[in-house]
Amino acid sequence: MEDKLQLLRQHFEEIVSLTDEEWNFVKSHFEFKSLKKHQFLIQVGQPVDFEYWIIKGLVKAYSIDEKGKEHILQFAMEDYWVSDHCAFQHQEPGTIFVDCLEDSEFFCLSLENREKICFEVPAVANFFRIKSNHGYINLQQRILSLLTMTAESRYEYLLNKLPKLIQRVPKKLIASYLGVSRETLSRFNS
Amino acid sequence: MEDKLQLLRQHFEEIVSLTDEEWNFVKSHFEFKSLKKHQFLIQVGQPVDFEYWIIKGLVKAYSIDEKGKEHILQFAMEDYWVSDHCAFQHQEPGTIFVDCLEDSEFFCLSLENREKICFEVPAVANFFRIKSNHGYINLQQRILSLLTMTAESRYEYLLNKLPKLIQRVPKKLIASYLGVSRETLSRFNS
DNA sequence: CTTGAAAAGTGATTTAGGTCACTTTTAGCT
DNA sequence: AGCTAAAAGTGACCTAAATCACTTTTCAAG
Repeated sequence: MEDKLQLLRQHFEEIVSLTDEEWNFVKSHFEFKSLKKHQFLIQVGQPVDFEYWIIKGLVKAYSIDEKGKEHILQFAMEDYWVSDHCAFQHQEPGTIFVDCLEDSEFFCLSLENREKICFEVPAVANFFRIKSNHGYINLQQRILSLLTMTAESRYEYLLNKLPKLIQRVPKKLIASYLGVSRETLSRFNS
Repeated sequence: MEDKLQLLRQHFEEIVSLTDEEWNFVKSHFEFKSLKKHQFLIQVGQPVDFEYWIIKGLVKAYSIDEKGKEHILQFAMEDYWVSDHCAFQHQEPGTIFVDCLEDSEFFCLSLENREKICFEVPAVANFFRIKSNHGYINLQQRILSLLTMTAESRYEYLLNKLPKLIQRVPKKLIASYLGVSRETLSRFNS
């Protein structure tokens, strides 16, 4: 477990510095969790008690519309954070599903603990501030891509940006992430 | 000016508490700026020296595609923050335009000053962390709406969520925000 | 008030992408 | 290795929304 916590520490220290003392305080606020492929991290209607840092594995966050169609909000793998941020923040029942596309391991942080370490250790507040800012920027770019680009160029763009992801994820899920039908995506390669 | 700074302080104190001493330190890092309708706050290719808190007025943030079509990333009015966050964060030339739909006033915060007050005053780091988190949640919901809803229901949703905005902004801009053509939007009301 | 420009509405046509139905390929399991 | 199920590919057809061209309405500035 220490080696896994060490990865998390490195993740923090890519952005801010922590003393050993601070880190020992911080790390005590995380819980470990491990799930197999197809198991759920978050489900619609269930409490969302944590946000998750992914030690290893791959998950998808998605919602299901009235017609039963899946719409993928996010893929998240090693070194990513994932949750139903909205439900988590407001401590409300989940509004999306998150499940594992591969066997995965997580460090779990509750809202209470997050606020605790943020207000206790300013560097942690800055860490999450900067992380959250990067996330915001990424989402803005995704919105722009949805507004300005055709389905095909969004696909090319993703191929460039996250080539690794494409290899780990079935194309029908990529299609659902891009907002395009499986069949249409399949006609792009050609 | 003091009354305007007081509004900004209230904006911070909706989320975190600041001592008078902290506030005096924080406020000294903002600059005031005033623009008329149609003037630009940010332009593609120009340096993005600040992020802006809007004291009063209304702006649109948008990009222009190869065909000259405008795609609106965000409307921002009183009490909102706006910038080209991506360019600002990386201190690169602007990638979007931001201009005023009404005469507007801003408090401007440079990257250097933002980092300074965040690392000097932990409450400020927490303020921006929490704000940024809210922003992230909003963008996630917008992405979901783009993936799951038809143009028409996105419009109805916006009518509900920001009725004030619709009254202040020409419909063709609303169309461009929703990712739909002006003509199509015009056929919805009926 | 008047007038010119921007905004909004509307019909006709086109098109990107969706849907449906079916086949082929690939990948896990025992 | 063999079998099942999921994934991917493909053709035919359909539809929501884009585009183009034009008219009507609204609004702001002299």
